[in-house]
Amino acid sequence: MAGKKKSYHHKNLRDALVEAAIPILADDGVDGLTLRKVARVAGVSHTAPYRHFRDKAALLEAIAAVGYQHLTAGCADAERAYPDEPRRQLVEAGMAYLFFVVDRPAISHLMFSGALAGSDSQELVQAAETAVGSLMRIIDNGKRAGLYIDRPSRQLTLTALATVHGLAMMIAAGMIREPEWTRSKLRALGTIVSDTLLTGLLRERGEEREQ
Amino acid sequence: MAGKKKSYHHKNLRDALVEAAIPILADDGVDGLTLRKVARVAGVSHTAPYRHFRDKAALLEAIAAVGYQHLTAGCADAERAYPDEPRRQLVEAGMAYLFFVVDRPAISHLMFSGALAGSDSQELVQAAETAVGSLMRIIDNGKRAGLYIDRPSRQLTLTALATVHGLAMMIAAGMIREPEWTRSKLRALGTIVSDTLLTGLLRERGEEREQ
DNA sequence: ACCTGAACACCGTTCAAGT
DNA sequence: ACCTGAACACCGTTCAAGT
Repeated sequence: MAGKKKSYHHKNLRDALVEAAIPILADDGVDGLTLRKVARVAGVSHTAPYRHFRDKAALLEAIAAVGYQHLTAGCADAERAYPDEPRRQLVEAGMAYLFFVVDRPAISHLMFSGALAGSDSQELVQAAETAVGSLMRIIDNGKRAGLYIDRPSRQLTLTALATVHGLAMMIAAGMIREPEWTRSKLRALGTIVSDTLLTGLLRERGEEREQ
Repeated sequence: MAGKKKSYHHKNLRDALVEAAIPILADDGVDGLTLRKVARVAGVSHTAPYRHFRDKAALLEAIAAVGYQHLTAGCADAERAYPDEPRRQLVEAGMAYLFFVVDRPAISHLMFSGALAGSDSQELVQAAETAVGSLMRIIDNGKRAGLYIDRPSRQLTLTALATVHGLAMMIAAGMIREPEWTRSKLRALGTIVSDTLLTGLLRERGEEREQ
């Protein structure tokens, strides 16, 4: 993917470090990701990263932001692939989410573990908000088509996102175990859960809210 | 909470180490939890834990198992508190889940980050299964009362659990931000999401499943 | 402005040795 | 059987110094 360059000068070292970190993260996991290793792969001394990142956490934040961009892209793809089927857009965006987490457990771990919860990195917060916004777009498409119940988009988005995110996290954390999470197994499970979410748990639809 | 004892001999060191680890985890976070620190607090040398835990991961697994026991207890409490209201049992069990994650972010981080996903610790796997089982009991109570749609309990449980877990994780990971997550804010958000989950997203209930 | 090398305080883990 | 102390290879981070 990238050739070996002898040295990174000027200002591209920051990007080069993020680039170098991603395969290390995939191979060695989040605990195996080391500032010194990243620097070695990028071909600089182990103190050079400190010119571009305040500390290790700042590098991790930059990597996590890239992860959110992938989720955003997954929503955009689903929207484009099924232009007039907003329900399907939602389901496929959810499947893409599932696939992402299972395919890239290490970066998911980094993004969602809570280790970066205290971060106020503008880059990271904005990437996360953009991802949520791209799902809300899909919900809005459905709303325009009269697909969903009459609740604020944010509320519907939050519930749908919580469900798919929770399912993905449960798989990633090993709360639901399978010898191997093949694509078809993920699809089957995703279909069951999204069906139940869309239809609702209650047998009879009562008052809009009670207590 | 515990007096200082000069030395742990015999076989209670294992439990003492888990006990010692929990407040360290709460104070210093999962990255700040160090085998050497735990040993110091327990009053033994930093190599003593290796008599009782294969490595650091094994200690973390034992701590995570304790976390699952708390979730199980939360379900049991909700069941006991509202004996003839299975819907309320479900909602309150969900609230307890939310409170747990917000109150104890570090142990939640440990339990759900995926770092322990590869573990085949019998203790941990069983504690997690028990927790899921205790939620399924609550779903079964509702099924017996004719509350839910006619789907397998496991399917309903999975969807409900995914939703509450996902919401909790999104809060813990900072995907949903609030200056402070007070109990009433958590209740408001939990109510909105559980309402939507129970009622379903779709305006019209169509075929049970389509594609 | 950007990078290096030595240095510091800390890890997880192993191993010979003690009781 | 259970614990200790020294040792090893590794971290993140700081800082004076080089270009």
